Amino acid sequence: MQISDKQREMLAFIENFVEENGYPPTYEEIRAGLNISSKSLVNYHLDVLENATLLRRSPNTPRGIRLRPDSDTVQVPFVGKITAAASANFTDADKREAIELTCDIVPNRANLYAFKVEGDTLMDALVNDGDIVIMQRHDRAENGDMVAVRLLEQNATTLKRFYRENGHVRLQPANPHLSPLLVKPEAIAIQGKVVAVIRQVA
Amino acid sequence: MQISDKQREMLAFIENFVEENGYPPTYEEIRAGLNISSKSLVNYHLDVLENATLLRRSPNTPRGIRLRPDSDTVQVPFVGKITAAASANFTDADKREAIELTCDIVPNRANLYAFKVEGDTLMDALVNDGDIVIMQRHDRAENGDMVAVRLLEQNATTLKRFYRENGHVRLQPANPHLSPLLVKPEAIAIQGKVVAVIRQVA
DNA sequence: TAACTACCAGAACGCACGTTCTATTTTTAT
DNA sequence: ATAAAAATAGAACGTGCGTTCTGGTAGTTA
Repeated sequence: MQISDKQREMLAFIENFVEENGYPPTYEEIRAGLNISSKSLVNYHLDVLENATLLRRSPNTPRGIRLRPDSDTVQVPFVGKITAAASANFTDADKREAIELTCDIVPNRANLYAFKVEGDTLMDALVNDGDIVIMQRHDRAENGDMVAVRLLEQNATTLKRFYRENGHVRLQPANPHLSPLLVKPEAIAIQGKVVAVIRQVA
Repeated sequence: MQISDKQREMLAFIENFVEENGYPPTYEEIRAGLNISSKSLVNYHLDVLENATLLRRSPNTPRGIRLRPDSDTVQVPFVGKITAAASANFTDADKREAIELTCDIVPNRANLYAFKVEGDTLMDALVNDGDIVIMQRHDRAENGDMVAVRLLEQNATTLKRFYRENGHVRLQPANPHLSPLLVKPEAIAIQGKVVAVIRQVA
């Protein structure tokens, strides 16, 4: 289904109106706002938009236009601290609830969780004490992914770029001045992919 | 101004209704939804709520209830890149529009702007190429503030913590392993305070 | 007791606003 | 060129829904 420029403009006007006023516009308000000459023309364009499922209308109800809920924000739960001993404990004893993020920051919203970083053990990944790391659960990592890796022997977690090479795994720090770490595949456990890092400066 | 349980319940119902339908309820719908016996009673309670500035109504407009906009998200405009020559150019030639952020990330929303970092000149501040720095315009910096500082002689910008000491200014890197920079007050220009750093990992 | 306030009922009024109908113009396709 | 489809105009109809008025009751204070 194609929609015309006028219809796209109308959709934008309605979005804007709702944002501004808290309730949708009437046909007459749309008409005046877009310099359209007749109400029935507004109705005509709304028919098209509704047909294209870009909005829905409740019949016989003033201001009964409902826009498609446009993916606004995501609640990302905190699951603990990244320096916690053993496996990163998903039993959120000190549940700090969740952080709300826009899709400008996290594109796809599935399987997200957040870590609060404590200490400066992740400084080589340019991650500081207090930073928030947004992660996405994944069963396996692709080459080039930035992942949270648990080094089993040292019982420590780092953030590195992941490269599977012949016989071993190369963990590359974000800081290009530092040299990579070569480890055996059995010596590590992938915690998830790093989606974003957020630092709030006091 | 006190509000009763019924009124609080009514407010919650309206919020829910808007969330659900995309437009506010009519008096009749509120009446039915809360098992209230008459429309005028709904009007009575809405009078109270409006008087308490918990909502506003547009007169003579069906569904003309607008709830107080509960701090959701902020649009933070991009104003260029932080490695740009001369003063950080606020003439946004390559306007990348804006980034939308929740208040979980930026507490107060006034005078915010965003930089995209290019290059690795800010590595000592644990800021990488591609990171987004959220800033707040300020006329002057307080001791301990993380600020974007323009070093006039070197024509470069860095992110440091700002300390005014007797006769000079101490600029302290975020990375505690690095040593501070001592400069004359005239040799620098404060660009603004750093509010947050956001890194999106590909 | 009176008086005042918060809360409640119901009905009537009348404008706001969605709907529908008819008719004309412009654009696109063949 | 001709037909079909998309877009435009205007007006009339009828109902959805805010508003207002005139009543009422229960609890609180003096």
